[in-house]
Amino acid sequence: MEEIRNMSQYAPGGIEEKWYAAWEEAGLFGPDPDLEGDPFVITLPPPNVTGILHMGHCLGNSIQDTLIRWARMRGQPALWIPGTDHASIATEQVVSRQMAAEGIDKREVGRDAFLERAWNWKDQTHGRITQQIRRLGCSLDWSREAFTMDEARNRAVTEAFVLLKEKGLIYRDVYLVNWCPHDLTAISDDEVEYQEIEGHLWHLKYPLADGGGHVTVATTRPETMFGDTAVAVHPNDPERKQLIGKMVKLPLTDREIPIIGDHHADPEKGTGFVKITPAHDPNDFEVGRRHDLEQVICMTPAGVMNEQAGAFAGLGRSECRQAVVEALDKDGLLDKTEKHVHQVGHHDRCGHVIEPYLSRQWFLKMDELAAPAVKAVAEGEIKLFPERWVGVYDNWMNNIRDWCISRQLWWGHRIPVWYCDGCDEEIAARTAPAACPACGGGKLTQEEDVLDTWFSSWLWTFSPLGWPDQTPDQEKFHPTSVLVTAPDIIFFWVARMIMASYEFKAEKPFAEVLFHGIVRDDQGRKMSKSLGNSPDPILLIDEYGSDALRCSLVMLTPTGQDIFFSEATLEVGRNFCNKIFQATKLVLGTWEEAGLPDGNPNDTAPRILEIESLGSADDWAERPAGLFAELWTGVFGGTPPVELQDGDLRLEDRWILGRLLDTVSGCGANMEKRRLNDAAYGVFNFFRHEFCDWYLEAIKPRLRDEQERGPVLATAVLGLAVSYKLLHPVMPFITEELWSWLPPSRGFLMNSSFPGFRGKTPFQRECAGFEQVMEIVGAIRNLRNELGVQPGKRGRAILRVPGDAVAAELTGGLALIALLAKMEDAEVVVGGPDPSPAGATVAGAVEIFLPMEGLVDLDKEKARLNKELAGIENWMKGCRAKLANEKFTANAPDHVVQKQKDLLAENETKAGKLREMLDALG
RNA sequence: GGGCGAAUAGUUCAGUUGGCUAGAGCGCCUGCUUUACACGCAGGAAGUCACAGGUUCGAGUCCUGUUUCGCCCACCA
Repeated sequence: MEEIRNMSQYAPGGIEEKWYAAWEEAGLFGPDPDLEGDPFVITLPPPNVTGILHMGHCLGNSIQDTLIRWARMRGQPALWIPGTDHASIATEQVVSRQMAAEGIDKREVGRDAFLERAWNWKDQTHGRITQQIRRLGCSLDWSREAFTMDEARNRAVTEAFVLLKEKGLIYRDVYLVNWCPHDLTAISDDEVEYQEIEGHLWHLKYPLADGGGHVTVATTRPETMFGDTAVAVHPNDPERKQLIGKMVKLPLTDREIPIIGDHHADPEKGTGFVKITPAHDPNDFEVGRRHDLEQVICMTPAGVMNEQAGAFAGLGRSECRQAVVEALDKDGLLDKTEKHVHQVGHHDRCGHVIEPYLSRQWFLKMDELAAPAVKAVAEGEIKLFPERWVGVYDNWMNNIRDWCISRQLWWGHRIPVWYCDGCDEEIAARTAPAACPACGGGKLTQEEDVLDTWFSSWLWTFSPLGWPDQTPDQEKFHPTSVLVTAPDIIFFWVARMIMASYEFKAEKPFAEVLFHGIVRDDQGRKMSKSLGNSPDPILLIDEYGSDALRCSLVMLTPTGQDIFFSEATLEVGRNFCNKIFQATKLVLGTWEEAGLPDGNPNDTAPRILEIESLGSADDWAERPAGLFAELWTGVFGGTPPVELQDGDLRLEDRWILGRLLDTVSGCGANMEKRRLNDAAYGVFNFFRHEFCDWYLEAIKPRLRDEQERGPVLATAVLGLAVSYKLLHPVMPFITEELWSWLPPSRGFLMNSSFPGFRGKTPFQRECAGFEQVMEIVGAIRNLRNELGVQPGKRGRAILRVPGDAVAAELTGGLALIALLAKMEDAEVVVGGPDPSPAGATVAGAVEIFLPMEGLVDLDKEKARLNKELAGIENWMKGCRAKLANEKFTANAPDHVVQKQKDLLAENETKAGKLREMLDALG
């Protein structure tokens, strides 16, 4: 410790790792079994097990850890469950790519060999991501860690599937799904990302079979014409409806297809004729079903034209597009080509253009599941912050579509359905059935497909607690308290978790959802690998410290708003860490010099500290030293190092105690409101500007005085300790470290009390008094600066007041004023002539004169005072007009009117004094 | 096409139920090796609160419209 104490600047290296290990070893990450009261539970949104930590994780995890640590210190059994996600497609892609780089085709080696490799990869990367999360300081209960594809979670997924299947909510159908020709799997609607593409609209002529001319269809995808099975016009289209029933010759083929009437065709759009390709377009699919059209598939799953395309077979879909257009043009069947901007779906994982593709998939019916989930949010049983997301949620839930849950992948939960070779029976079962229940046949084949990743994550509030088994954890910790996540997965995950919980647990999954912003770069762009604008958080932690990163993220993150991140923002956190460190060094250095006792080793502080229960503001005024000692006991467990008398608590001590309790109160209120940034910012401001800039400066002479330093050290150490407590949820490492330095501290800060205060702030009179000191000091500093007084030149400050009462109020602060304004001394006079020559200014009812022989430039001084006077007069003009307005005095609340009157009086006095000063200058 | 969000100092953002002589960090200017801290201290400059109307005694805040930027949703050929 000695070594750290001697650091000239705070360097977090080593300290952070040390405390994380110490907390873990002490078993502080799990819920404290001795605590009663409502548990506070969060399940960590599981990061991709093969991924690495990014800034988004840092923000979300910092918020969660802040909440968890706060709740833990408040005395609730706090549980934060870690876990990782198998991330089906993402992981399969990575592993396939690795294999491809070695020249291995995954389809050649087969499912089992591929999975073995994937599991190995998972085992390697799992340690990396969890290690990174530890670096952040997250107080997760690692003994309860879960993985979406581990044994227990497998059972949960199977159970969920079978229950839904038995209920008839899961069905299998041949349907047009979003197909990724690159990854060769179906994906859900939500995994499709639409991008605006500048394409073309080709007008193609389809000759009528009877030779009487042609119809012109407009399309963005001519290559799908080989799958056309009709041309549609609107049934009420006056100009075209008479063609319904006729046949057209499909160019480049020998097929004839009918012209049908369907309202899908809009007479106002395109040419009024639409080619219908039921196997390759979602709208056409619907049209095809309505008219019982044949579904002609003209591509392979990989997006290559098949035999339906005749001479074009074997071409890729985009090559074929060019070729078809050229061929039609040659035949005179290309009417025209227009530029056309439209939205094209891409796979959000690999970026390839989605192909609507006809295939047999598994679906989950959603409307029945959605109903209770919509109700829960509408009725406020689950609260969303910020509230505006309720609208987005409702809109999606009310238009919910069935969820395609099967994926043609290997890395995932294999669908627990077996097909009987004998009778085609479909058996959904929790374990592999021995024989077919229908025909008794013993030859059963399991479904090849796996489930969508989100089919395991939607169980995430209860599967980590042991569901479907009846576990004590489930009873105790479900529903969970808060879900913290970014809003971009509100549909993928949040909405589905709500549905799953009501379906399987018949209760809500969490009481509230806290949506935080997305971390962007300093130009507002999303962080992405391809842009290379995503910093590695671990490198940032190495350089700035985890506390700095957490502090900056939490403090600078307005609720739910995206944040623009640049490394400069980390300096705020880092500098603040150093500030706390330096202040501690100053106070403890003096403590050691003074040789104060460390306190009794057996002292134990209460686990919960509600400061208002110690006494009221009046009690504080009456016996401040007694209550101070009680507060000390509440914080440290023992008694103060010296016996304090009421008189030991001076103006500045009482002021800082008042401010401290006010900060405790504001911090708690903001935490309750989930305004984490305000909570952190309030403590930051208190500590930096009030505690360091004013209080520590004010007590320096007393710290050097052997007679006086005992009592003032007690106040300073208490101020440090309470500040650490308030800051600990956001900056766990440095606060734990510095807490351990405080001689009277016992045990870990992490599971000590988080002070609460809901009472009326004590020492209001002293607070006002100190604020007057601050104002006068500010005025003198300003004056000195404007006059260009040498910093080393001290001299006397004369404070002229109108009467004895004001003078009496001031006397107690004179020494402080002289100290803080760097004057030789300060003196109060009642009335009397202007000292001259002197620089002069006004602070409230106090006129301030700095007699400065030869220093004052008369003209400059006059100009300065005139400028100030003009500003005040201008303001007073407006204020008088306002007060003269009867409507204002009649309508505005009394306190507002009174405030205006007070301000006016104050400014009038000040203006009067400024005029007198000007007169005195001649 | 529909919805949501943002617009306040050079910049990044606070500003909660209307009471504001509009704040903070960074940056800028001036001064300071004051025995915790230059990752610091003190002082200062800097704003038509996007625009136009309206409600009100009073609008950064509420209402209507407009502009610009961003995001989400939607099957438009």
